[in-house]
This record gives sequence, C-alpha cells and structure tokens, in this order.
Amino acid sequence: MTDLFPDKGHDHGRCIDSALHQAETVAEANNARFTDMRRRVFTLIWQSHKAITAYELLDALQGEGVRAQPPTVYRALEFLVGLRLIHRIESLNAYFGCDMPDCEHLGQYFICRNCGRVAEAVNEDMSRAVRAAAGAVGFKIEATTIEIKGLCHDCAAH
Amino acid sequence: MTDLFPDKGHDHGRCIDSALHQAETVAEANNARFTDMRRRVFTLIWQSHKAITAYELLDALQGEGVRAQPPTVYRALEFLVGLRLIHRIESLNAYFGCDMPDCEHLGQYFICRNCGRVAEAVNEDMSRAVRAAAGAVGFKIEATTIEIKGLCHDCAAH
DNA sequence: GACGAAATGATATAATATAACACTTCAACA
DNA sequence: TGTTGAAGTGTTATATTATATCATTTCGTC
Repeated sequence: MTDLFPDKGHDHGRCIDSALHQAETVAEANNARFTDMRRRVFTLIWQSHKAITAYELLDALQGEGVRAQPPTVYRALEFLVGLRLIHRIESLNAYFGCDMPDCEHLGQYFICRNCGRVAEAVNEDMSRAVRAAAGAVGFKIEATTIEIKGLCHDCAAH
Repeated sequence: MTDLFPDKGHDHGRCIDSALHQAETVAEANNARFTDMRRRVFTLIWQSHKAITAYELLDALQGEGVRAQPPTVYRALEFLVGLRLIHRIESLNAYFGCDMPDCEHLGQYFICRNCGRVAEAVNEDMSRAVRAAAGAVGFKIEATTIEIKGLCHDCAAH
C-alpha cells in the first residue's frame, strides 16, 4: 500500500528545502516578493506535516524573537494561500504546506485525528465526480473544500 | 436541468413544516428531547435556504424576545448537528438545515457566493471516489467535509 | 537621491467559540 | 405525589480566530 503520509524516518530537511525552493520559483514566476517575513512563516508551516494555526505561527515567530502581531501573520498567510503555496484547512482553522503548488488541482486533504498529520491528494476520480455533479445541476465551481478526517494508516494500525 | 436549489416561487412554509416534522421524528427515534429552545433554533435555521451563523441566530432569538447567550445557541447547534438535523458549513462557520437526516450520507454542499443559498447533494460517484481514495492509502474515514463554492444555476445565468 | 507602491508595524476591535458553575426542568420511580 | 437524578438552560467570564485602520518602513524604478 502506498501511504500518502510520509515515512516516520524521512529526511524532513529535504521536504523543507524542496518546498522553499519551489516557493521561490513560484513567487518569482508571479513577480511576487518572497520577503523575509513570508519566508519565515512559510518555513514555520513546513516544520511539520501537520496543519498549524495562525496563532501558533504567531507564538513561534515571537519565540524566534520577531515582534509580530496577528495582522502580520494573517498577511503572510494570505499571500501564501494566494500563490497556492499553502492551503487553509477550513475544518481546523489552520494552514498546511502544499507540495505541488503549480498543479491546478482540486485538492483533497486527509487529516489524521490521532497524529495530526495532513496529506494532500489529487484524485482525478474525485475531481471528475465533483465537476460532473456540479455540471449536472448547472453549478459553476469556483472553489472546493474537500477534507477527510479519520485515522491514517499508521495510527489505524495501533 | 434539475436544479438542486429550490424554485424561487416554492412554498417555503412547506419546507419548514416538513423539516420540523422530520426533526421531531428523528429526535423521538433517538430518545432525544426536542425542547422549545432547540425547536426555535432549528426553525430559525430553516427560515431560508442559506446557512446562518451562531451569532445571527443569537440576534434572531433576541429579536424574538428570548434572553439567550452564546452558549445557549451553541448547545442547540451541537444537539442538532449531533442528530444530523443540521450541518455545519466549515468554510462559512455557519449552519444549514438538512432535509434528509436519516440518510447515512457523505453529504456535499453547493454554496452560491452570490445568493448565499446552500444545497445539499448526495452523489454516490463522489462518495465512492472518496472511499476509494481513502481505501487505497489505508485511511480510515470518520468524517468528510465537501463544500463547493461558486455560482448556482440562477445566479450564473444573470 | 526622490518617488510611489508594496510591505510591515502597531493599536484596536470584531467575530467565533467554550469553560465553569448555578439554577431549572422533566421523566422515572419510590 | 413527592423525591431524585440527569438533562437542559442561564449566566458570567474568557479563549480563540480574524480584520479594520492608520503610521512607518522597505524596495524597486527612475
């Protein structure tokens, strides 16, 4: 079975580096400034494969000695979401790093309630079903939120 | 085309009556008390086919002369969600009346950003795709949130 | 270096949600 | 029919999430 969730022992430094590199590329392609604050927030989000809330980010920033206030964090989040570098998980009021920001996807999120990890999937069957259902009733899709909560493979096994 | 959303000219009184009747049946079947406060909140939610927030409900209750506080509203909402008589729309922080509370569904919500109406759909293709995607990665589903935002057929036409 | 746009700082406050404890209601049963 | 215990509601306070507004700083362009 292919698990969407990363291995326990994976080299997370590489996840972060790769995400940062992609983010820089995307920002450049959009003539957007990947400022220090935005990089900090983005990096903090990528510290784990869990979703993180705005105020957790704020605490983390302040822990790093940055004198930040809520609007600072929300602005960075807005910027990153706008470029699809991160996603907001509506059912958690939290944010999650996207590892395929170029892909024009209807993303789906699997959220493990035990370990807290989130994994993004792009499932063409699901996307097609959503589009078909909308088409059948004349609904013009602008955004979709698909969040699936439960137990990841690892946690279900224990 | 079958529109999920109700006709402009539909008799909304019948929606409300039918929903109330179903709700009473479900509550009874679950040995749950459909108290006056719960009925008020439920009826307020059913005043329209839009989603309504907890604080809008609170205002409406107070407008009716009920001396309610936030916990009162949230408790009623918790009760109604628990029996699946209403659903929470995560991306709106709002609540919406369910018209098929008995159905053990993975519900999908279409939300029109123009008129604000919400419609629930049960699409077996979509549910199957979600289950298949989860199964393929060993994820044990406990809850799903599928919210599709855009323009309903009426609003897209204008 | 001057200018204007974009980004950030700073303060205040809005909007959403829950904890904790007191009081009331109601159904079951003695 | 009165008692009792659980469920429901009242009340106060506060936690959590998010945004409006205006001042200041940064940065690329000329």
